[in-house]
Amino acid sequence: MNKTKLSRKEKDKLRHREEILEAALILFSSKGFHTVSMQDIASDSEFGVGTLYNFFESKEQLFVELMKAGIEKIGQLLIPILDSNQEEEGKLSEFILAHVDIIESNIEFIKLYVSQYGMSTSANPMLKNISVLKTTVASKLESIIKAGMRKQIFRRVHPEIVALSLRVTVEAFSLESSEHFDKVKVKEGLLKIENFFLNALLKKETDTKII
Amino acid sequence: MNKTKLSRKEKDKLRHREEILEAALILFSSKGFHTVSMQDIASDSEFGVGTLYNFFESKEQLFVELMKAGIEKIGQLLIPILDSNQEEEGKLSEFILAHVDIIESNIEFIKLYVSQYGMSTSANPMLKNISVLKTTVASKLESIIKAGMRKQIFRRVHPEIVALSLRVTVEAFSLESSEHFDKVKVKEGLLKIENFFLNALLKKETDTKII
DNA sequence: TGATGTGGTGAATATGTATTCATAGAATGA
DNA sequence: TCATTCTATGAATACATATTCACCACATCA
Repeated sequence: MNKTKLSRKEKDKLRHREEILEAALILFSSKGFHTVSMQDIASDSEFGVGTLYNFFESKEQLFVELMKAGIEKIGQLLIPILDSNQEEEGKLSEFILAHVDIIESNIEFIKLYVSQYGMSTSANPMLKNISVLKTTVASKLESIIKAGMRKQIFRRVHPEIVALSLRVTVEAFSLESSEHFDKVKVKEGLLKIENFFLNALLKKETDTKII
Repeated sequence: MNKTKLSRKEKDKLRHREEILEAALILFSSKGFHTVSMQDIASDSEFGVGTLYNFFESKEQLFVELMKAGIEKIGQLLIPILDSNQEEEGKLSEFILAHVDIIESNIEFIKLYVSQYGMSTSANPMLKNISVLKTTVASKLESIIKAGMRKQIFRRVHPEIVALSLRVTVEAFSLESSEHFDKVKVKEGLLKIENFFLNALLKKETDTKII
C-alpha cells in the first residue's frame, strides 16, 4: 500500500467504475435518462445490478457523476482559452475552433451535454453542472466582446446578444455534428462559423471563402 | 343533430378534450414527459383517468397531439412570413419580430417546443413534428439569404451557417424569455437580434442603438 | 489452515404507473 | 316509463424497474 501509487485492487476498482460510467454514457446519450434502466447499464458493463450500487448511490447520482466528469473536461478546454491574454479576435477564434477536438474526443458525451442544453436547466438539479458552465461561458464571451469594442477592434454591437448567438450556434452545430462525426466537415463548418462571427464583429472585412 | 353545427353534447366533448390537453400542456411543459403521470393529468383536468383514454389512445398519443397542435400554430405564423414576397431584409426582420407574439400567446407551449429542440429529434418519433418544422424553417431561411446575396443586398456569407445561427439564436432567446415573460424585454431582445443579423448581412451599415 | 475483509451478485422487494374494464349515471327517444 | 346509448369513472391489473440484502468467491494474512 502506497500513498502515491494504487494497489492492483484499487486500480481494478477504479477501472470497474470507469467501465460502468462508460456503458452508462453510451446508453444515456442515445436513449435518455428515463428510458435506460439500471439493468441495462449492468448488462452492458457486464456487472451485476448490485455492483452498480457499490459505486453509486442511485441512478440519479450515477447520471450526475457522468455529467460532472464530462463538463469538467470541456470546461478545462474552453475556459483557459477564454481567459488567455491574447487579443479578443484570437480568443473567439480559438474558442470556436476548439470545438473540433471537443467534439472528436467526446462524441458520446457531447450528445448528452448539448442535448440537455435546451432543457430547463434552472429547474432540474441534475443539470446544475451544465447550467454553471453555460453561464460561465456566456459571461466570458460577453466580456471578451465588450473588451474588443472598448479597444475599437470590434464594431458596436449588443454584446449579450452576440455572446448568446455565438454560444448557441456552436452548440447547435456540435450537436448536429456529433450525430455523424466527420472531422473534415466539422472543421469546415466551424471555420464558417468563425468567419461569420468575425466578419460581423470586426471593423475591417475579412475574406469569406465560399467553400 | 346538424351537419354544420354541433350538438351541445358534441361541443361538451370537444371542450373536455381541450381541457385535458390544456392541463397536460402545463404539466408536460413544466415537468417533462416522463415525470408526469396520467393520474396527474386526470387530477388537474378534473376527470377520471379512464376518461383520458376515451379521448386519447395512450399517454404518448396525447403528447403527440399536443405537439401537433402547437407546432401547427407556430408554423402557420412563421411559414407565411418566410414565403411572402417582400424583400429579403423585410422577411428576416418580420421572422424575428414575429416571435414576440409567438412567445406571448404560447408561453406554455414554447417551453415544451423549444425545450425539445436539443433532443435527438431524428430518433424520437414523438418529436417528428418539431423536426419537420425545424427543417422547413432552416431551409426557407437559407433560401432567403441566398436570394439576398444574389440580389447583392446581402454580403457574401455562408447561407447555411447564417440560417442555422439565426434560427437557434431566436430559439434560445425564446426559451429564455418564456421562463419569465416580459413583453417589453422580449421585444427589446428580438430587436437586438434583428439588428445584429441585419448588420452582419446587409452591405450598408444600419444603426446599432445600444439600449 | 482458518479468519477476515472486499468486491461482486441477482433474486426478492417495494413502488410507481400506464392501461383496462365492468359499472354508474345521465340523456335521448320510443 | 323503459330501453338504449353515450360518457365518465376509478379500482383492479399488469408490468416495469429502482433499490436492497443475504450470500458467494476470492484474496490476504495471522
